[in-house]
Amino acid sequence: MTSEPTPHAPARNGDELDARKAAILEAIVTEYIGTAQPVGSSHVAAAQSVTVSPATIRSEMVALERDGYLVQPHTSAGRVPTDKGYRFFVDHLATPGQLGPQQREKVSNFFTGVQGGIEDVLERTSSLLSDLTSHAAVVVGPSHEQAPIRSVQVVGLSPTRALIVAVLSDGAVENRPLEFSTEMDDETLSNASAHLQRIFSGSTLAHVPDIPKSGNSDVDSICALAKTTLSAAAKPGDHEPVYVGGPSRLAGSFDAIETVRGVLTILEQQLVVVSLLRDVIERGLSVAIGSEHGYESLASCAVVVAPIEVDGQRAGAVGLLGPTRMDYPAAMAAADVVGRQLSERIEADRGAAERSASPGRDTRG
Amino acid sequence: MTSEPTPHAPARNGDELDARKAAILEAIVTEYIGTAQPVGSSHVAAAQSVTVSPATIRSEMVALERDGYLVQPHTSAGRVPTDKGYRFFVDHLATPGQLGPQQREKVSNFFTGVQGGIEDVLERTSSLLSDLTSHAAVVVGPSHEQAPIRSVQVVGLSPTRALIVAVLSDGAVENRPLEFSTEMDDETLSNASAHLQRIFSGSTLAHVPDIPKSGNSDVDSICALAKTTLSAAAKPGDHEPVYVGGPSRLAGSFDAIETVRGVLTILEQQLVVVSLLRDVIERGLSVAIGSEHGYESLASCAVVVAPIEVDGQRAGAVGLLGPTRMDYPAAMAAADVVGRQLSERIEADRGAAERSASPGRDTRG
DNA sequence: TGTTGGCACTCACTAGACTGGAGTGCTGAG
DNA sequence: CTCAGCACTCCAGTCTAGTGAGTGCCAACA
Repeated sequence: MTSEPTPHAPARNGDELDARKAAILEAIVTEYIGTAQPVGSSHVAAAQSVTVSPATIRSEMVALERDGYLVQPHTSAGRVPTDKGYRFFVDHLATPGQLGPQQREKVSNFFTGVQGGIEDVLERTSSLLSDLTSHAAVVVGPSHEQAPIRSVQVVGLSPTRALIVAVLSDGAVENRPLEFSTEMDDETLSNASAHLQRIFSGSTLAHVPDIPKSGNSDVDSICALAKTTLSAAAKPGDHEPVYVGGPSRLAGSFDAIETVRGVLTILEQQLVVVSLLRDVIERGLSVAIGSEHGYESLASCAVVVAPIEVDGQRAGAVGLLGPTRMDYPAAMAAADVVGRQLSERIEADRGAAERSASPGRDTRG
Repeated sequence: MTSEPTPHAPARNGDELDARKAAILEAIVTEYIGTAQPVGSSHVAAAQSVTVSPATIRSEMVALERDGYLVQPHTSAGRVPTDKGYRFFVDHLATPGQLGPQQREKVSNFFTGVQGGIEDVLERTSSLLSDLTSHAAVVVGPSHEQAPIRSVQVVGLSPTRALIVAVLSDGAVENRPLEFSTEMDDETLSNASAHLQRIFSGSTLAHVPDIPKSGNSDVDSICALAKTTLSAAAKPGDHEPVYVGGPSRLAGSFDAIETVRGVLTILEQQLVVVSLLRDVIERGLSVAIGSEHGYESLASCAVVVAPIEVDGQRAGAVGLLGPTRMDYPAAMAAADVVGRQLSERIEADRGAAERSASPGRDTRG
């Protein structure tokens, strides 16, 4: 009963467990993930990796519980892993998962067959990922702030209304309506288009340059409006490239309806989703379990993330959202493969774009 | 016990109820909507519109149950309205709802303040509607098939890749990637752009015209590719303009988690949502209750719909999805107001476009 | 000394019995 | 036709075992 560590407990620093404890923890996590039932000592004893008797296991379990890897829902119940237990499992025990053959095929079919703009690809990727794992999936695409503008055009819709359409080099298209206080004829719009095209191409939405006077006040006012409108378009939080796939899966993952509601609510807030994934990735993690991410309503969720990397740069992420008792190896494998493939896909597109004809030239010369 | 209608039962055709029965039914529906508890005769008697004793009410209730307006969850429980009961309530009893003052203000603030492209407006409208009613909301925008093309442009991204961007007169922008088998220089792309622009503008995505030879085989192949790509973009089911607002509300509306799951699954299928709303509107209804719409998993849902009408034409719909025991007057009022305002908004935009400079002219002349 | 079988104990879960109460259907009187 | 009265029904909640999975502890053992 002294507060001093017993000599035969080499691992008190919380990040190491002796082999037997680890095996027991692994067995418990694995079983609990499968059955969702608290795991008793005799079930653990049935695991191949564990060769000791239930009694011994029990005494190990009290140690694991003392150290915070397990909890008992109530006395005389089996043990359930804590967030810390899952964390240890993910970090030290989980054998890297593999996609099944039919899953592999789904992925490769998808990436060879998918067509459409980048938005479409991202959206469908989220469905794919949800499909592969039976969890809700999230895809955050590359932000458009940094992509160079490839083409700008002002298309008139009425004498006082027009649409400004900017094509970015990553294939994204941003469009915003413009409203003029005076009527503009087509020629003015055309001149403004050409002027904007010259000034803007090559720069990014985050840093659209100032516009030199053109000599025509109408053109100048259109251009000024265009500049503010386009800058506003890059402002974060408004229209992040976030795609949620298979939210209905959540209803199957939790039995408490308020939990489902809470998670759905989070998923409705694009900005929150973006920062959640970014936070996890920036902490260098691929999994955030329970309370590790700060969101109260996600306390019973685990988030599995894989980055999208284009030319060595972060360019978004793919993620999975499920209960903490999820099949981490499978989820991580799926997220990893899909993230990688998606990265390649985007990289191929963008790389091609960057290597192409000198930037800043309009296709219309 | 004869099968002949008793002389004092004038209403046997199922579409008429005498005043007292109607008052009783109304009281039951109203109370049940509020409490979610089966309503007993004494509760009905407490309603202002009903002046008879519980005993009398009971005998009326057996008649209402016989005619299918009510059910008893079990003997010795109160009554619960059936779909037919709700239907009668909606058709004959519900006093047209009014938006509260703060709701009105929300709506008007929204429509005066909202800016952005049509997609943004629709998306946010779905959030607004969900917000107003605390139900999941759906907005189906005008299909792009019929809108005349205002501008077509091919923007090169790499020597073998380009983006075709079509601006429609309703302000929508469609973009698809093009992949060439041989490298194309900017001038070819520019020529193709101009050629497409001449041929396509004024026509619709649903009926893009054939393209006459230009004399340059590269240009011709780009144009051919552009034609197939744009036609494919209009194909329904792929990218319907559907926006779902506040799906998390569903989790608050139902207590059976499988119900939530089923409804969410439906909402994930854009095509299903579109046809659901269209079906309801085409049958001339504004409300579809329970099994009235054909979808099994929506059996415990009611759908409240209001059309979007532009220049007298159907141009989509706004809808609400909630439990059958929802506040129909409020929901109908909200859908109605929002649908009307949205119609006006779109009409204003489009009308302006149609009255503007002669169609088919490029802003670049 | 660590491991193990044995054992008493705990406690959620289930089934059955009981009860209170809300609500019904029926009936006979006004 | 209406309605008060009454007997009846049946859900929902509470209580009471009884069961079984699982634990903690202990003494014996290798």
